[in-house]
Amino acid sequence: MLDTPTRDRRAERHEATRAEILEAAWELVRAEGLAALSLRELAAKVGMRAPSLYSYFDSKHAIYDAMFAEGNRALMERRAALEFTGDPGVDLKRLARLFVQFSAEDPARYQLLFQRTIPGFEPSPESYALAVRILDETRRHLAALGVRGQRALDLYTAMIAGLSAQQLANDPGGDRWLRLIDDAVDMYLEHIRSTHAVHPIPRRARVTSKEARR
Amino acid sequence: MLDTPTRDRRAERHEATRAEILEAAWELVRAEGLAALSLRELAAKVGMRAPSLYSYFDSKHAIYDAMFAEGNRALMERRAALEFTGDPGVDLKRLARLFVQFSAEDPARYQLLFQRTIPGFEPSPESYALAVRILDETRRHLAALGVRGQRALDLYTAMIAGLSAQQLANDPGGDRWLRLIDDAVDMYLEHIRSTHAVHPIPRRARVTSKEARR
DNA sequence: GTCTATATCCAGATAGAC
DNA sequence: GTCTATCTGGATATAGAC
Repeated sequence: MLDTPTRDRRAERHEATRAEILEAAWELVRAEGLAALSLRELAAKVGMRAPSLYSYFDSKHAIYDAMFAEGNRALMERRAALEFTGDPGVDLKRLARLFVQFSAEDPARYQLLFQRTIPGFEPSPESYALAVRILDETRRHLAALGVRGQRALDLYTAMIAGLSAQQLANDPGGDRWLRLIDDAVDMYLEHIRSTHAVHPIPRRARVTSKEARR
Repeated sequence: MLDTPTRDRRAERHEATRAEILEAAWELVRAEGLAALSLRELAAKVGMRAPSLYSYFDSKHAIYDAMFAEGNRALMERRAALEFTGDPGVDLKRLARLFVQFSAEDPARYQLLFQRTIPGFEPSPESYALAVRILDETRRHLAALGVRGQRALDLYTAMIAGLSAQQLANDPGGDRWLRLIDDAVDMYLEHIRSTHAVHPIPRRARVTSKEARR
C-alpha cells in the first residue's frame, strides 16, 4: 500500500513558480510602469512563452490581483512589526512614516494599491478585503490612541495621502515631503486636541499591537 | 490688386475643429478613462476617420498635451476669477476649496494634470510651463497671505493634494473630504501661527489678485 | 507544463488617391 | 482635408501537440 505523502512536491513547485512570476512582474512594473506590463515580456523574463503563464494565472488581471494582495500583505506585515508606545505623538508619527515611506519606495505599487488606474482592473473581493482590513486596523489603532470619529480619521488619512502623493509626484527618490511628517502629525494632534478631546487609553487597558490588528 | 484679408477664415475653421476634437476627447476620457482614449473612437465621435485627426494633431500624445494645457488653463482662469479679502483664514479656504473642487469634478482631468499615469506621455515644455506658473502663483499668493518658506508651502500643497486624492479615490461624487477643507485650513493656520510668524501684508500694500498672478 | 501556432482584436501611424 | 487601404506591431487568450 502506498502512503499518501505529507508534502505535495508538485504543489510546492507550482507555488514557487507562481512566486517567481510575481517577483518578475514587480520588477517589470517598477522599471516600465504599471500599465506597461505585458505577458510576453513577463514570460520572457522567467524563461517561458506567454501561454505558459496561463498554467499559473487565469488572466492578466489575475496577476494584477495577486500583486494587489501581495502589496497589501507587505504593508500589513510591515505595520505588524512596528513597536508602539501608547503615546499618540510618537505612535502616530511612526504610523505615518511607515505609510509614506512604503508609498515612496515603490511608485508602481502605490499606483496599484491606491490609485487604481489600470483600465478594467478591480481587485477580487478576497484581495480587497485585505485593503479594508488595513484601513480598519488604522481606525482601531487611532481610536486606541485617542483619535476617534470619522472626521478625525478622514483628516488623518488625507494628510498621509497628501504627503505620499506629493513625495511621489514632485520629489521621487528624495525626502522633501518625508521630512514634513513629524511636523504634520504635530499639527494634526494640536488641532484635534483643541477641537475634540484626545484621551489615549490608559496603560493598563491599552490594546496591544496584536489586539489592534483584529 | 488683392488686399490681404484681415481674417484667415481657413485658420479659424481649423481652430474650431481642433477645439471640437478636444471637447470630444474630454468626453471620451471622462466616460471611459484617460488611458482608454483611442484615435479611432475619437475620430468617430467627431464624424471623421482616424487618419484625418492627423491634420489637426501630430500624434496621440499631442492630443494629451493639448488637453494638459487646457486643463491647466481652466484651473488658472478659475483661480483668476476668485475674489480675495486679504484675510488668510478666508482666502486660504477659498483657494483650497477651488482646488479640491476642481480635482473632484473631473477625475480624468485630475489624472492627466497631477498623476501622469499615461505611459510615455510627458507634457511639452510650453504646456508644462503653465503648470509651473500655477504653482508659482500659489507660492506668491500664500506669501502675500503671510505664509512663507518652502516647508510651509509644501505642507499646504500636501494637505490639498491629500484631500483631493481621498475625495476622488474613496468618495467620488460625494463630499466627505470636501467638508473637511475648512477644518484642515484652520488646522494649518493654527499650526504655522504657532511655529512661524504669519504676517499678512497690510491692506495698503497688499498685492491684488492680478498682481499675485504675475 | 510547456510549447508552437493561431485566433482575434486592437492600437498608432503613413501613403497616396481624390 | 478627408478618405481608403495598409503597414507594423502590439496585445490577451486559446487549441492542441508533445
